Amino acid sequence: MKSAFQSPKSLMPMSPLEEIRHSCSHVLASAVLRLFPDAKLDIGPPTDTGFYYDIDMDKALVTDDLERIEAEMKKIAKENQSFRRKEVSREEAAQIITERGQERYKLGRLADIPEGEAISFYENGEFMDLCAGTHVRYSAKLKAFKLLSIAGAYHRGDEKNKQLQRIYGTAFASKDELAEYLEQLEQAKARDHRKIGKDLKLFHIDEEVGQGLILWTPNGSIIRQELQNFISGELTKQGYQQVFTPHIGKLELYKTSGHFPYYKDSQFPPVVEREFLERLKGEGCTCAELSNRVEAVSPNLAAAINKRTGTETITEADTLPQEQIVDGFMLKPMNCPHHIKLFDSQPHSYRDLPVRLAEFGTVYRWEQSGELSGMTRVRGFTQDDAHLFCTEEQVAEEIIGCLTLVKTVLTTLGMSDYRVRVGLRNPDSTKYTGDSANWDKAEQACRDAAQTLDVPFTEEPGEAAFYGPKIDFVVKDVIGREWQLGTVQVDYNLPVRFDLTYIGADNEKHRPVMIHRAPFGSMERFCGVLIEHFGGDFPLWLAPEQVRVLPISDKVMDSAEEVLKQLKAAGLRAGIDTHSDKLGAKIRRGELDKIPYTLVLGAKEAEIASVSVRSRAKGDEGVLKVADVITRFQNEISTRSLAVKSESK
RNA sequence: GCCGGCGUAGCUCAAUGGUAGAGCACCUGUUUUGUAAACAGGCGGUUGCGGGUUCGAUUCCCAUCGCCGGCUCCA
Repeated sequence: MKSAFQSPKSLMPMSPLEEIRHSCSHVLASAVLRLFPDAKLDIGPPTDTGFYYDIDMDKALVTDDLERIEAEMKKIAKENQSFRRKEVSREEAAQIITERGQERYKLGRLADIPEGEAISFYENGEFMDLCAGTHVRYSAKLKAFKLLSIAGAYHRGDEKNKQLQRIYGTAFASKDELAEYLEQLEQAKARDHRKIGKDLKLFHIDEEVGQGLILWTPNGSIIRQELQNFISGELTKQGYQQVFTPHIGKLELYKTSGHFPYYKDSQFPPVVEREFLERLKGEGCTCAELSNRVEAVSPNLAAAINKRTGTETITEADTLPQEQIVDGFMLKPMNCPHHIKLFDSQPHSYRDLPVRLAEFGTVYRWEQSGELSGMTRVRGFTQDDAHLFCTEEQVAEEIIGCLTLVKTVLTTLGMSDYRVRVGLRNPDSTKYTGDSANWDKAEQACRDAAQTLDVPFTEEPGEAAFYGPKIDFVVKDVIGREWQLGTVQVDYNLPVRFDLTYIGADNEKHRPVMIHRAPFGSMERFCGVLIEHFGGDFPLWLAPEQVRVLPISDKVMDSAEEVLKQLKAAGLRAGIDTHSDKLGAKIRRGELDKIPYTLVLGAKEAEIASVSVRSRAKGDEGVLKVADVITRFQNEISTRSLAVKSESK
């Protein structure tokens, strides 16, 4: 959470809309204090889409309270209070805060203001709040606002702190704009992949199978399979080799890679052999002991890793004697250790590099239950993963190759609304593995590669993986949440931890550099975002049912079945509507099912081996020979044309 | 995991402290249809699951599972 006081930008005047929203949050706070005088205020900034205020009070707010608070806000707006700025000394500020009984959070916020910076309050009516500003002059300017929701939010964004009640609202300069925004929110709901996924039967999540575990229906599987075929073709062109590896691996593998210690809380619990458990039971082993013995590293492994990394990566406290270690298996949280083992199963010459191992690899992560969401945040997902093993000199070119691949994917699908993030390490954190010289090299390589992208990017400290920096492609879903899709990560560290080598031209052993990359990221998340991107109107090559024959009456049913046969023989995913309905009803059904093309067939078309083509995008396109229609569709598919994407997008 | 809300038929939603209802979908029949909904009938629910209060609970209470919005997290 950024305090309004921490950012130097906040000293600049706000935009008119920000002023309105910021003022609304003050009016919100004043309304809350009128209704609940004991409320303790934290902060209330404007946001991209509105404003909020974080408030601490004993009573849990409910939706009905929002109406009361909003009514009180409207009263305050009508009172036409003026917003007045008042600059004070630090001591006076503390005094004002204390007099108003708001010391619980506001004194801390006051302490955040750097020495030498102005300390100001804004006063409207009986309300007064520590605030850098700026605000509208009169509360009557606030005539289009609405409270939207209540949520919990930790004080200062830290889950160790108390959770406050956050009231979200939105505000605009005019009622029309507000209404338009609310309408947009409604429309966004209609594009939500969870709704479309249900309507078009693309995927299913079943309570009994488990939360966050996607069951791909036949329809959804077609889309996924087409995407995989597409990317597989690109991989072949770019010199990748496809591999398959199992869904589990031994715990020790992940102790070596570092995944287990770094992310043990976000992994499915280890699988320990039944016989082992029986024996431990016989020994009277407690859960706590078992847990320690599962997590501990053997002295041999610790020594090996520490030797490779040249530092005390694994401390003595993390080890237990070999005979006490309980090994087991883990559902793989990443594919890299398996690919590393494949790479390392053979000696490599510098002439072999780069080695590019690709796999649609399914991984499992124990995401917190409250974080799960449709297909975009799940507990089991398949990455279109690959690991490149290359020489130091090849790194730059290989990263660029990966970025090109990501761009190809996004361009093919018409996805242009993304941002690029270069994730760097957070200098204050200790979660990273490896030495800082390698990190510097890797970070610079990412920056340089991002430069070549021709797309604006931001550098964000703290967004790196624990083993290396990365370049992420980030998109927003319909409700404005950001998701990382494609990613390219440079890794100097896992080759060290696994002691990977290749023989160089000098006949000496050298350390390869690894690049992790996934253009889609995860098939699940990507498909979720893709469903929303197309609003369910998939281009022909992706549509589960590409074309549907609509016989006008039962009299032409035989001819319709014949056309269907021809379409299927041509490799098209075709269906037929045999309902005893009028044409209008069949067309409507086709539209609701978002079929790219429907082929109307009546007596006159049947006579001349033709159909009347209706496209989802353009409607009636006239009568064409069946053979010509097939050629047209095949062409549209092979070029992965976006032509039938609905024009409203 | 935390805060708040929600859970009724395949889907969208009604209703009530007294044995649950509509539209769509599905099935059957009639209709044989020309570019976004023909008509009629039928099938369909232990109201998420488990307790409690009550003569009686789908409704009230508790617990649990799941979903939604947000927070935290995200290799």
